[in-house]
Amino acid sequence: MQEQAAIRAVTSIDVARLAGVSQSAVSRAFSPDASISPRTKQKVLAAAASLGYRPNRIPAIMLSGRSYMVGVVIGGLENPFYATALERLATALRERGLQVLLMYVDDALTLDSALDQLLSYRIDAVVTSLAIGSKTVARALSQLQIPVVCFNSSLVGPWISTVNSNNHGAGVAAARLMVERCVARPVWLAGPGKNAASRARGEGFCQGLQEAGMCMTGLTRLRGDDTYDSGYDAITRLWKRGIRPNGIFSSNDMMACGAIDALRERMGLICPRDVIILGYDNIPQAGWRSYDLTSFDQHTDRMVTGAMELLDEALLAKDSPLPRTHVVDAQLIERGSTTLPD
Amino acid sequence: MQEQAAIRAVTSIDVARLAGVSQSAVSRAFSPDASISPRTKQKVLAAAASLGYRPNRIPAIMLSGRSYMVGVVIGGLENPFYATALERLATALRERGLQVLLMYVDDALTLDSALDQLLSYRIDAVVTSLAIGSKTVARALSQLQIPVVCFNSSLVGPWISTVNSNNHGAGVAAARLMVERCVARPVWLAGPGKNAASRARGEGFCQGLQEAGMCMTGLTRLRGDDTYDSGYDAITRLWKRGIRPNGIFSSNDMMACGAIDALRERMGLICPRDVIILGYDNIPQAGWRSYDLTSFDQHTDRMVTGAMELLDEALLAKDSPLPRTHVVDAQLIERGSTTLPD
DNA sequence: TTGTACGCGTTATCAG
DNA sequence: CTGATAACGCGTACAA
Repeated sequence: MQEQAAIRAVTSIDVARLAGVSQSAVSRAFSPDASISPRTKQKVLAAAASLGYRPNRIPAIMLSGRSYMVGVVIGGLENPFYATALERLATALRERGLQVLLMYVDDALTLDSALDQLLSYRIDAVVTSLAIGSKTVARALSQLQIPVVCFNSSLVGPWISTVNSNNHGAGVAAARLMVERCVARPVWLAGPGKNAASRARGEGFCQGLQEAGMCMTGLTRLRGDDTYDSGYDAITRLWKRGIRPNGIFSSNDMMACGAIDALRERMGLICPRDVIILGYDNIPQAGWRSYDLTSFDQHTDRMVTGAMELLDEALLAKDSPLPRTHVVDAQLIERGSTTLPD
Repeated sequence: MQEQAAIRAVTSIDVARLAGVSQSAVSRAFSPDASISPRTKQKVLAAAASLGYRPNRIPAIMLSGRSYMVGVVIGGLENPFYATALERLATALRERGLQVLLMYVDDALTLDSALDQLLSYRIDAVVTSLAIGSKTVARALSQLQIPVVCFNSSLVGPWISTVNSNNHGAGVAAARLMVERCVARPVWLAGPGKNAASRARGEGFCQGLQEAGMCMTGLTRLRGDDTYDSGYDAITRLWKRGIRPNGIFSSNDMMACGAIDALRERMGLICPRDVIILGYDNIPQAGWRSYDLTSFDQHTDRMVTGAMELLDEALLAKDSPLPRTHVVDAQLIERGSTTLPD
């Protein structure tokens, strides 16, 4: 925070003076559908250009109560999936004339003070892809009294809408594929317990296996933290326990990549010859030749579109908008990691 | 853009009324070093809490001319390096009490209108990691009349400061390592021509090879666009030309990963047995076991710290600040892709 | 220490 | 179509 001798910016008054018109005329020249004669508009625009004037939106925020800024709360950018999500989100918001006030959050701890700062800028809404879903966070978000749109979260409460990937359905589909491939020793590689999406994927997977008549005692459950290393380590633990899996469903692609490498280096198991693997997110690395990983694509585009619809709806609502949920089916992208051996 | 029945927010007037004090007292209660009695402050804070009042920074922007928002212009988030850079940048800015107004830019074309929108929010400065460096962009940024801090760009002009990785030095170091490993058929895998950082790396590499007495006719140059696929394709072209390299320096890690996979799949060349490879950026995937890629780490932390220093300096300057440049040495992280065969 | 009054730059309203 | 005027919510001299 520095003190600064603010260089006085060019104002509409300056332009008005130069153009020989009133301040209102200047305002009208920059308002899309204001009633102004072409000649006046021309004069104003010329004067504005010569002075380097740009309309200042700050006073407009005071008057309208709308800042056209949306707080985007995000974390885990080291996961390419979230990086892509942010990219799409930022683009979609800009296309709607909304600015992105970014709040990067490592852990839930910093969230509270972060939100406070955001709020003082009078953002119109919050969009978040935070995977965490504690009651505390939900309450904090509800208290903002502005629309909140979540990605893949289990947060519920007034003002909060959600766009979810069909995590449960994808889990079931993964189970069916395992059964079809005659996987006798399946493994579920879970993400952090507080990640609602991961839980739903795991539940769907179990349900799918059970529906196929598989006994749950045959299912090995491992836990990671959504990182490559944690996937590698989880498989290493399996190796030490002397378990050789022949089918793995990983809660995300990064862990799946770690698993593939550990299977090869630790156990000498080659994918898909000895073990088939499915991931989630369809990150670019899943398509890299060394991994060639079958994965569920969340269709980030559709999820972002869904989020924008929920956002529009919430912004139009006069009062606390109805909490709504939008579910997008994930699409199985089959690659080499689940190819049947000849 | 929606019309909205703005729910009138709680203002300092409301708090003042409830607390039975003046509006200025409320203002003082929220100003760190204002002269106010503990008792009054207490009363105000209690009233504020009960009403859910939060100071509104928007009017403060009008009064001070400072918004404490910084425009962050970034692109290429599909490259984990930029995702990390954004993460660090956002964190560093927040620690300084600066908000991030994010502008995601795919190509230079959208930059102009994007900057216009940012400017109307009266941002205090711009930080950008755009790899492009055209004169047009430089002029556009200079015209903003606010401090601009660039990452790895060759942009020069009034108001513009730059933090660069020592791209040229790293190129020289890469060449030395090649020579040391007796690489007879080196390959330079360049990024897009308009990427100044890539050019500097290539120039350093050539210079280093020449200094070691190598004839430049022995150097094969390939061009990619910084993506995995372009690295894969470049090596495929090499294969079709019947060239078998034994040392590759890639302008970034993603292309290097593509190269490693193409070398194996197309030519049956194994790294480092048949060919050694160096990348740049030290992205997480460089450490993944399937690639195990030696890479130059740009020390994003130090670059961000450097950027913050330049930013502070520029914000303190009363007038157009002096253009400055800060260079951070890259660190060679040696992994398996350059290990000497036994 | 506290309250009053003014101003920041723009848009909306109203009269001309 | 155009110009004058009020109003947005807060910070800050100034007076008490």
